[in-house]
Amino acid sequence: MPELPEVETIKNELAPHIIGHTITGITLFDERIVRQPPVEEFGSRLIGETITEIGRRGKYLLFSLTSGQTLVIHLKMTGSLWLIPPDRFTRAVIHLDGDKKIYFRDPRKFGVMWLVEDKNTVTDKLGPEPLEEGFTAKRLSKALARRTAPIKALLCDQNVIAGIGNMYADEALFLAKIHPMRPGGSLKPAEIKRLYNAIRQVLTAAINDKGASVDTYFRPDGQIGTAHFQFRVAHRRGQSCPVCGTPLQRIPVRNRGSYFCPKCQPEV
DNA sequence: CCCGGAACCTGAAGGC
DNA sequence: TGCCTTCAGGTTCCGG
Repeated sequence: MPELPEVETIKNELAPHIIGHTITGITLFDERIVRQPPVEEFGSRLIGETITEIGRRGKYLLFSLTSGQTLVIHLKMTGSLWLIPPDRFTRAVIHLDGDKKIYFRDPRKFGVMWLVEDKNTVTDKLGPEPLEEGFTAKRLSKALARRTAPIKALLCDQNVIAGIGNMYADEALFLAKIHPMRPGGSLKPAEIKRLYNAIRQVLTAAINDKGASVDTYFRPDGQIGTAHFQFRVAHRRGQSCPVCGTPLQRIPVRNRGSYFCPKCQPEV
């Protein structure tokens, strides 16, 4: 699942290949992949545009274009962007000059694209970027204050913090020794500080490992990332806690599988 | 505003 | 072997 480290890796590895290149055509194998504007306008407004910059906000990829428009891509659960032809799950192709292509692969068809005049119309509700300076333990504390929802759900809420999903929420909560069902507002200052540090540590390490290929995440050259080999609890069904050896538990939180150590992350 | 659950989607995996 | 059910989860929508 592409979360912040995966999207960041895709951005970094795509950039040197496509910045400065001009879009010459768009192929859509399923028009539902375009959320905005109407699909008839999408291609014509993109053709002739040159990609000047690639950014990331949360899990959104932002392709800046010469006209000032932004092509926004969200890979959702199973999307990936390839510089080489993938397989039958290609849902769209962005053709560039010099015979380059960006293939949008997405088995489950959740991924979407927008072409907008102002990228903020898509990303303005997102919470802070966890790896930027504006994100502080104090800000995390304020975001969690008086919230009764499980901390796991709040970490995955893009309006609270941008970019964290199921995998890295589990990893951060394990490092911080916090039970996923704890109400957000019940965390003590020391716990918030631990959680803050854990979030930054987990995301930074995963970026260094080029993301986690637990399911359908691939890098633009088709390679996998290796961050999942460092996972302590996430997706480790049936395995034991790497710290104390207790069998890991899996419980649903907001209908999402959540892995944790019942001994290292006690309920109270 | 806050919270929780359903819906979207389809391949993979497991049960019988 | 093959059919059927369940699981996976980011985001959005909806009801309370």
